[in-house]
Amino acid sequence: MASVPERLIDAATRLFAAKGFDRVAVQEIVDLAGVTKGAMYHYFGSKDDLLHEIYGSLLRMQTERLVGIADGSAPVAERLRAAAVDVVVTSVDNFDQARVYFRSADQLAEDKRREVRAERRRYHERFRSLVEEGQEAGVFRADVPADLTVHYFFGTVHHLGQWYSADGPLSAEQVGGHFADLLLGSLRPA
Amino acid sequence: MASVPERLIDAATRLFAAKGFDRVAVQEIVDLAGVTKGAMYHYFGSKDDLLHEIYGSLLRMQTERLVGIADGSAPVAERLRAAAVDVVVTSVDNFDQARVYFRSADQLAEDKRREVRAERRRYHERFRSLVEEGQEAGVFRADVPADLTVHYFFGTVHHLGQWYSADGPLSAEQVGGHFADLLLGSLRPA
Amino acid sequence: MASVPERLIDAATRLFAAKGFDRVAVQEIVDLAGVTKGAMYHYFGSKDDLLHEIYGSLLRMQTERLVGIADGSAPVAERLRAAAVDVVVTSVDNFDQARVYFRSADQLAEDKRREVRAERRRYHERFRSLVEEGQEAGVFRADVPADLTVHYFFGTVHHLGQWYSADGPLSAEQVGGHFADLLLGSLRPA
Amino acid sequence: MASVPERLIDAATRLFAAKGFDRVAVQEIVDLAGVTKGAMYHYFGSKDDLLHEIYGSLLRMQTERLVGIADGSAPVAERLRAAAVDVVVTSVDNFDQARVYFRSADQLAEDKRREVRAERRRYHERFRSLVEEGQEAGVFRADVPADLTVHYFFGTVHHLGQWYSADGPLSAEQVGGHFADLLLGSLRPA
DNA sequence: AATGAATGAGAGTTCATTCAT
DNA sequence: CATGAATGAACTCTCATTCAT
Repeated sequence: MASVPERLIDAATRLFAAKGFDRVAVQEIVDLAGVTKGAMYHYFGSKDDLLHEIYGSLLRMQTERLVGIADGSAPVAERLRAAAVDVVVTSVDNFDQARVYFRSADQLAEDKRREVRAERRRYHERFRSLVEEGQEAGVFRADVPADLTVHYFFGTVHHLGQWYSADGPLSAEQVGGHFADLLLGSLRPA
Repeated sequence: MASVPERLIDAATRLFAAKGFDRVAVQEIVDLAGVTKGAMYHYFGSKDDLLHEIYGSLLRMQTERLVGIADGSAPVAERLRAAAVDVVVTSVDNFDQARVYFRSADQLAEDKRREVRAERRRYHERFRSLVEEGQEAGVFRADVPADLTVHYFFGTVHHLGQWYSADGPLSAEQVGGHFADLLLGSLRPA
Repeated sequence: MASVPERLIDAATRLFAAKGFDRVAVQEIVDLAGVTKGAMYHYFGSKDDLLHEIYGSLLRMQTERLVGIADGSAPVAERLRAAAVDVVVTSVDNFDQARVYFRSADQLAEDKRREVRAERRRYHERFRSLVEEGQEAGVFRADVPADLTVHYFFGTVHHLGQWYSADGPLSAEQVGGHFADLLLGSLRPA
Repeated sequence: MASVPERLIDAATRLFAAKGFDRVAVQEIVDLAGVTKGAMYHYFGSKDDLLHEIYGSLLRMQTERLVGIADGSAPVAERLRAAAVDVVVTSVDNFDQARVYFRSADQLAEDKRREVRAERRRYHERFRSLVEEGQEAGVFRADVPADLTVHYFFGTVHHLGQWYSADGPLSAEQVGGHFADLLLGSLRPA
């Protein structure tokens, strides 16, 4: 059986994903994890801590993978495509974690919020610089600001949590592929 | 001075947009509106009612406009572009309402949630049928499911609430234009 | 159509009987009566007033009838029997009013409560004096205090509201007859 | 000093008996018990729970005792008399509990109400079968339905709460004895 | 390492009553 | 006569967190 902190993180992830941070009572989390409140407060300083822990790890993992992909030597279009597919696939593979992030990122207390924002900005900027690289190389259209393009695509990814279901007809790879197609398509020079 | 229900809706819209439905106390709303709780419950059955009222009106308005645009006689690409610009512009023009909708749509109690979903689906489907029309006419690529394209674009629109600011460098029309460019670009046949 | 005060009394009677005084909102009463709150407060000083009005009239009526019966010239056993049947029958004939009285008599504010108690005592005492008359005449057993006998029988009557139903197998007259049989039976000298 | 749940039950019993369930605020209960609201909701799910707990225990106790008495081997008239005395005596010995039961039994929410009704029916039926046993044996009059006789007697018992006082001239045993005399007397064959 | 009783502040909601019109 | 908007106090219940054990 998993360790107590792991069980707590798992329980919290599932509940936050399903109902949203503010709608989940600490009591529900510890019940689902099969421990008591005292145990939770032994390992985590607060309910906020739990939230922070949850998407901190996803966010760090995705950032690492993005860097690995973006720093590669393939043509920029291929790297952008791979990055786009990857963020979709890892979000779906860790769907509960991702949904928590998509819906509850703003509910952290100030200090942790800053931390998350900084990480998120790193991700955004690395992604944007890929777009810019393509624009400078002349393979992507340059009449739409790269920043806007990144917002455009990330909105799409964040929205996954609202409609995607593992039981649906499309696998994560298929959705990622289609979304990458649309992104690359929209960047073709006119 | 505006009527009491209007003042309540305004206050609730501002607060829900800023902090999220669950983080706003009824007391804050009535304080900002300058009335008492009793007055609020005279006009609205619950805090939920207030929420429902807020984005119900935006959603209905956007649906109406979409239908007006989509039923026109212009070429399908032009109609889709106009619809895309319109949803961005009306979301920004009613930004607080839109942000409430983007972040709190799921927090309604069951019965009202169904109502909102039905309306949202209507919007989604009218938009999708525009994409399909273009696919059938051969002016849009058909290798990406229309449904997915619509999710793709709406994610983008929903995400506006997370980064757009009226103080930023881009007007609603500019953002709408760029987003429409990207959407139309991504739909060009390969 | 009945007058406004009458409609209010009727509505209140029905609702108080069904749910108990404290569980009925003034709003429900005026809705059922088809008037507004202002109208109610025009005719009645308070919700308490309505309650008082309701069983005041039943109580007065039953007291009058008791006096009429008890002051007759028939043998005391016949008069007691008639009185016993009468209180059952009039309670069932005005069942909602009676139920309000049975369950909500104690919920009045102090001054009206005193008034009701005084009337109730009058009833109790006239009934008791009938029992005593029979005891002195030697036709009723005297080893049980008359006072206790009256409590005994009135408990029975008050309890009607908890189980009697007009849809049941027994008419008011039948129940009254049986109860009178039991009362008279219990008073037979040993 | 008694445990917190016990103190809460005691406080609630006293207050419900004196003022009726709906007229007692949770705040009053916890103040009288010397604890906070949070503590109360730690032990009891709701105000209703408290009510249920209070007369649940009395009702179960009385049912057990009734069964013990009724299943004995004494002549049926003696067993009925003992049962009648017992319900009066135990009601007076636990007078606050009994008064809560007599006046507030109907104020429970649906599910608990059903439970209480079932227990009450068990009591009623065991008592009725005693009456029927005597009727079949020919020692009790059979021209009054046994069911009605039971309602008749229980009305009497329920009414105790409205007039009996420990400071009065009669002990619980005396009242029980007189009531039993009246009941047995009324059942003598004509 | 872990318990779970207890806190205390605040949540949303209800409601009898008042009063300007 | 009658309206219905508005009040304000009280209501039941929730919950993250603490702390003695």
